[in-house]
Amino acid sequence: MNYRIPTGTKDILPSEIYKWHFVENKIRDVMRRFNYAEIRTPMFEYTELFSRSIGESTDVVGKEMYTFLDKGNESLTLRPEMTASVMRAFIENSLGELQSLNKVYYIGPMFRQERPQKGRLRQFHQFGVECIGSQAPENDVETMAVALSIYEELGIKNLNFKINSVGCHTCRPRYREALVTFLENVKNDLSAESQKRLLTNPMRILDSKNEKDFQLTANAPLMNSYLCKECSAHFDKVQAMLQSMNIAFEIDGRLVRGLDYYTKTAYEIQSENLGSQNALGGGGRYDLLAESLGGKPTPAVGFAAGIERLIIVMEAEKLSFGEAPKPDVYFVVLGETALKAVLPLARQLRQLAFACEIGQNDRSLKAQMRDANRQNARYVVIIGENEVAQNQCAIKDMKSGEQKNCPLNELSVVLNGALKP
RNA sequence: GUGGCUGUAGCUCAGUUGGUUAGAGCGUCAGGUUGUGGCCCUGAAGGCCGGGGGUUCGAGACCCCUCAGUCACCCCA
Repeated sequence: MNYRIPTGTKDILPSEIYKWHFVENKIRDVMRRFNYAEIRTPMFEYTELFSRSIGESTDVVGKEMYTFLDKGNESLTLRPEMTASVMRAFIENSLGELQSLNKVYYIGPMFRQERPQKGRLRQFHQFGVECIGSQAPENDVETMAVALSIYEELGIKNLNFKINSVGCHTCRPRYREALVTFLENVKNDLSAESQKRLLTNPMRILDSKNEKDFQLTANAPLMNSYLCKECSAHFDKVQAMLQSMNIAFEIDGRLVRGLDYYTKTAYEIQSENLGSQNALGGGGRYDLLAESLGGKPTPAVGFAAGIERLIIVMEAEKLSFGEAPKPDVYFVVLGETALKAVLPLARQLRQLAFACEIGQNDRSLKAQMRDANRQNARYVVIIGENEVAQNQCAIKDMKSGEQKNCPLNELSVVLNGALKP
């Protein structure tokens, strides 16, 4: 083996691509019903876009970005997530001027240079939505419903849907102060990591996986008791709307989203079938991002979800990915003369929308039959010297094993009747 | 960046206290049927035992280094 796939990347092979198509189709279908329009942005952006929007202090920016200089000495970065790109496109194309509310979704690869593990790759795929232009809580709830509908319709069970509010620029500083005061008292018993976070991002200590940290912070103050009037009312409405839609949720006062730009609503959808990286998707409101990127102040809410993780969960729950595509007709070809007859015939059938495979002429009939079986072909059409001479073919139903003769010029009619009842 | 585990055929894995020529199942290919798939039977192809060094009369096995995969920490989808 001379060449290897880069660390943390995966080939999606022909034998499993149908799974991807299946979930992608479901995603697009749900997006259509919620009236979200797709947006495609470049896979790389100027580095500054990400460092500004996501936050210099986050791991995503601090150590996980694929950043490089192009030949013009510009610093570019492979997108680690999509919200920044979408916001940039929104501002740059003045989408807010065309309509007051922009609802977009995306689906595609993201890149983060981390150590791979279960459910975490360096190139991975996300889908997500951004609902830009309204601060109304019904939009928060709509994005949640989009994500949950996709999971529900794919048949996923046992999800944990957690919500929280992380406040805004008026109430969060007050809370932060209270939290830091509390944490200072137990500082020396905290893990080394958490002691560092006390300075950089104290709220993250609350969702530390360290057992001791968890116990030490059992009675720590939580954001939701420090929310300002506006944030509190917003959070209440979100909950009431979820209840009205009969969507089960859990309030998790320790839920903190990783990226700097979140305000008010934060949510996460978890599955127990994922191993340590248990988040299937997460989202929240980011009312301040547009402004921080130089646009008009524009409230927005959205989520991002991992497709690899989704597939892991579906496999763990033994859910269906539909059927792998298979040929309607497999031509078994015996000899040069037969091949000459088959080529135009196959062309005609393909134009009529039949999926056709032509067996390898240099292999035996038996080998071609075996191949047709392995490929799950619905019908086999056998054409050899005899058939060509009589302007006929043998058509075999691979399910029943029945075989009969058929004039070449009636083949499409016969197949039409057989395959499209 | 740190730690645990694992690297033998395309895949999943055996391989005894170090001992002749490296094993199985599945898959692939061919034959058993001059032109008929699945089941069955027979056979074949396919291995620098991850790489390098060391110990030894002798290493797939033991030691060291290294690379890769995997899981976990950190963090996140």
